Amino acid sequence: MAQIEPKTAPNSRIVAKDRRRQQLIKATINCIAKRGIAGTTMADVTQDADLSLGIVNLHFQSKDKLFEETLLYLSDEYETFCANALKKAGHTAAEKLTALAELDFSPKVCDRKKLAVWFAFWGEAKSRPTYLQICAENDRKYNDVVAKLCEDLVVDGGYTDIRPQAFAIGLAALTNGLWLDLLMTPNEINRNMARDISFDYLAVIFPNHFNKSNRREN
Amino acid sequence: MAQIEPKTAPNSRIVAKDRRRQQLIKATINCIAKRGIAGTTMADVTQDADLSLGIVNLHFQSKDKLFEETLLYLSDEYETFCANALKKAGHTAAEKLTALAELDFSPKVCDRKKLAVWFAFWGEAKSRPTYLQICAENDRKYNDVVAKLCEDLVVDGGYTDIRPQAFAIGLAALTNGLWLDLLMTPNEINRNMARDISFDYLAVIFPNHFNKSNRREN
DNA sequence: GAATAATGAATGAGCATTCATTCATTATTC
DNA sequence: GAATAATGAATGAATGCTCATTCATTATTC
Repeated sequence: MAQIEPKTAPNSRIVAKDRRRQQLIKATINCIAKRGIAGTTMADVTQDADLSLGIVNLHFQSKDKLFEETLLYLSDEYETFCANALKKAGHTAAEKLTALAELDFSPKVCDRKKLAVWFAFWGEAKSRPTYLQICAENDRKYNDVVAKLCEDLVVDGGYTDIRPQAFAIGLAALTNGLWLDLLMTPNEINRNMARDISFDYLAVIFPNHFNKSNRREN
Repeated sequence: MAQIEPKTAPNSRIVAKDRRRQQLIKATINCIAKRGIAGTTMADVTQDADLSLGIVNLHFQSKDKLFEETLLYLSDEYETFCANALKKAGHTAAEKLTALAELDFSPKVCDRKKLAVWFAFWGEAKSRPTYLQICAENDRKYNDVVAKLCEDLVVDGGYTDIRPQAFAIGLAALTNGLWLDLLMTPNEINRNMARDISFDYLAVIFPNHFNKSNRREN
């Protein structure tokens, strides 16, 4: 006889499940920032989340999957931040590029906890194809966006000798490198200094669109 | 009664010991590149070195110490490379800066195995004060050298609006970021492209001393 | 033959994962 | 709509495996 109903879970349960998963992912971010990937145990994560030991395996099957989902969560979050920043920004390429650069040194992206987790994953990526693939995809997306904006600036500003792909790679590299400095030597550099260095880079490459900052905030 | 002799080990033994330690450190580099920090075990390292399981504890006391010594080994090696590059280079600041930038994208510094190990340590540094301290010290040394060279260029080229400290931080950041790209997306960027991006950066900042490359090697 | 280096089986701590059980929520029946 | 059944989320003690470290033994060097 036919099944009476396809029987889908009630909405409230689905929402609760998602909340739980996110709660565990946030605990994982805390733990990786505090103890590193090598040092975080299931007990650490579940304690940070104020839940019981078995809960991760219930929601993510394994520690590996939890970590993978954490990396995906961070990737999605960053992508959303970018999309929102671009939406809010003015319609010119220069305004959009400014918005992205500001975002990269804003507190919601550029705090030591999150940076630590990014670098923890990057540090393991060479030996973890799954991480590598996710990170490569993140790179590609960011580069495509920036390269497009660069093309517009080149047309608009009449620049010669600028290769958009190379520029995009360079800007992303500079940003990542500055993040590393913020992570390693927070006493010698802060978000504002890093942002200024980034904008100075834009200014020397696109002098018709950006000015050297000369800001010296602390 | 007096000790018969201060009893120093014969020279050949000291040398042998050092060789063994270096052999184990090199095996550690191989393993971290292949399996990551979280994934390398004592068994992995000793097998890679074709030695017995207990040998690391004999020579380094613990796994932690082995890893720390590995980071110190890489740091010393890089410092030596820099010193040699500076010695070989011509006497002008521009030549010295060129030598350093070439070094950073030369095969002996910039191969994926070593880069993977650097990033593995950077990724764990936030949660490991010892790593953090060593890395911060590396940063400081490099920045001091580059900032000094920048000061000379500023005087020589009559540049205004260049802050040597900020420039040094920016150059190091760009290099580290390009290394990350080489590690993550080796199909989309190679050493030569990375070097060109780096030299283009020098060219836009010190136009009287460096030319835009326009090289497009593969 | 003393001193030192190297081996690898044995040990046990630490940890991911399992699963029987409890508990709260949702569905069904009368 | 009260009573009962079914679902599935959550717990945490128990399990068993992985791995760093130890150390008695063997090999090598001086």
